[in-house]
Amino acid sequence: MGANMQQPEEVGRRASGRPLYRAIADELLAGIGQGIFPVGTLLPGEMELIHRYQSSRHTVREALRVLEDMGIVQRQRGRGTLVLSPEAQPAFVQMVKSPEQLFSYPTDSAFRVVSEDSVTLSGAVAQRLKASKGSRWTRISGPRMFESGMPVCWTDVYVLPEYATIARQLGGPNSRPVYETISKAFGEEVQKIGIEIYASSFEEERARALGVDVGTPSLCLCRRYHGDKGRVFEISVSEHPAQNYSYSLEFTSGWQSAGHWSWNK
Amino acid sequence: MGANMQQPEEVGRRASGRPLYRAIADELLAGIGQGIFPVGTLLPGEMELIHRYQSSRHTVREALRVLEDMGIVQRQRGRGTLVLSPEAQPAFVQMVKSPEQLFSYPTDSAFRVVSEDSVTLSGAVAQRLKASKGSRWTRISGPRMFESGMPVCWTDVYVLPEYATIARQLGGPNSRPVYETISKAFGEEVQKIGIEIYASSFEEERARALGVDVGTPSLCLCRRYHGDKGRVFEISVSEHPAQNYSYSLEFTSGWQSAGHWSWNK
DNA sequence: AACTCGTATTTGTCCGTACATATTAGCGCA
DNA sequence: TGCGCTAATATGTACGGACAAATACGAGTT
Repeated sequence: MGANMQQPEEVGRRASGRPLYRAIADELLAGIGQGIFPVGTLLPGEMELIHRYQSSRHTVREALRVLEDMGIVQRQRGRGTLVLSPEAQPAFVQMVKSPEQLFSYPTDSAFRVVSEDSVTLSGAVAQRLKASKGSRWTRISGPRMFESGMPVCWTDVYVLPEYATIARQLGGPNSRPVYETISKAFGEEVQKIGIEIYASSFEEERARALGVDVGTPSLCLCRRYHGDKGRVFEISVSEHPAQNYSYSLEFTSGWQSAGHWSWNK
Repeated sequence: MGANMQQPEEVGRRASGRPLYRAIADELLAGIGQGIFPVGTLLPGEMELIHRYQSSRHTVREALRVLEDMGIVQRQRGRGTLVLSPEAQPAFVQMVKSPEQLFSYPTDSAFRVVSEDSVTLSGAVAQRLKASKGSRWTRISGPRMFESGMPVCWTDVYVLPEYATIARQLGGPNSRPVYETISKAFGEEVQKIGIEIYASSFEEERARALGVDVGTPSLCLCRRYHGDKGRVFEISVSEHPAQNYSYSLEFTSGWQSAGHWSWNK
């Protein structure tokens, strides 16, 4: 078959308008879903697929790459194409270039430390922070305000007692996030961040500090920073007046990285 | 140059042991980082890269694919390769196996459709939904309750008028998400989901419907579903009583496609 | 100035080939 | 049986070509 003869039969094969490699990917996908290619087994080799679909290796590889990007198969040189999962693992992945974007604090706002004390968590607070009851933390509290005087939020930062000294480095107009300060000063490497979002309303003390009415709806964000071996080294709780603040996320259709599967290591 | 002559000089060019296409990708990446190819501009075309690196189109395309998988460039037929970001997007990545997990509606809860009407967005509502003022939508509204009778949320679902018929398929104990129903029925492929979270408090009508007090703090989630070419085909707004609901996210330090770039290890 | 249309450019799809490299299976041999 | 080597197999990398399709652009027209 000459290299220039692919068009006529080509058009015939992809009457649907879809690219051929995608059609092959779909058919393989269907086969995996129907159990024709069970999870844990190897897909037919490229050569056999070439025969089966009467196409080129390039096209077949393109189809297999689609499945690989979807996390459905894992390819390995010298071994073959392993079926990992019966169905697509559509992973909606939030792209966050840096943990800072999880805050998106306006840059023209300032955190003011009004108190720093050592606390032992009571049951209710511990449950809210998902920390163990009775554990000891250093709590740094204060409001964050725009330069204009408009309130951004009230923040309680809980850090491990050995990190209490960072309190002196906080505050001011363009201060860095606390986790970053700790990370640089003590060499903690942030491995995971858990965020919990919930609604509440302002109690009297904080309402007065931020200059809003008591009972104003509020949006609370509780962030837990995990360092080495998953140890939580910082928990921060921010309470925002509802009318000033909303939290946005964006998820793009992508696919879970196949590189995460460790079956081969 | 014959097709069988690539090996000798080939080995010479890739003395580092890494594939040629990766070396090209690395060089382009460095160029982007150094501002030689600024963000927002087009990368040199494939043909020029072929000349510059004296390689084949296949190899150049493989290199560009690496950058594309890393989210650094975006390719478009007839236009070129657009530089999106100056650096790798290392990142805190939220793993969500399926869009459903963005909801985490309890399975033992049911959505009940109480109204379905055609609306034209006023300015205020349009701003909240980030939709254009005056655009027309079909709105499907109703409460979601636990089987026990405890309220989960009130939901307003806005869909494009041509998708209005899906209202009949909604409701019931174990109904699927609306976006999924639309996706299957009309072939819409979800490409992006934007979520905005904010706090509010219940107005009288919804408070009565859910059986909570007026003024109860609430957590609102506004989800915008983008389909083909970024067109928004569904917007849903859920209002949850604060005491029953919180929203959790988890971010792990990693990269979007770790398996694709061994260049930095 | 705005609009239409044809052309040039650019990436997408698809075919062919060859050799490199990792893995596995099997064979021979101690 | 157990070890080491070889051959077969599979994917990875890289070269070549051609046509399809979407976009950008400019010439010409309205």
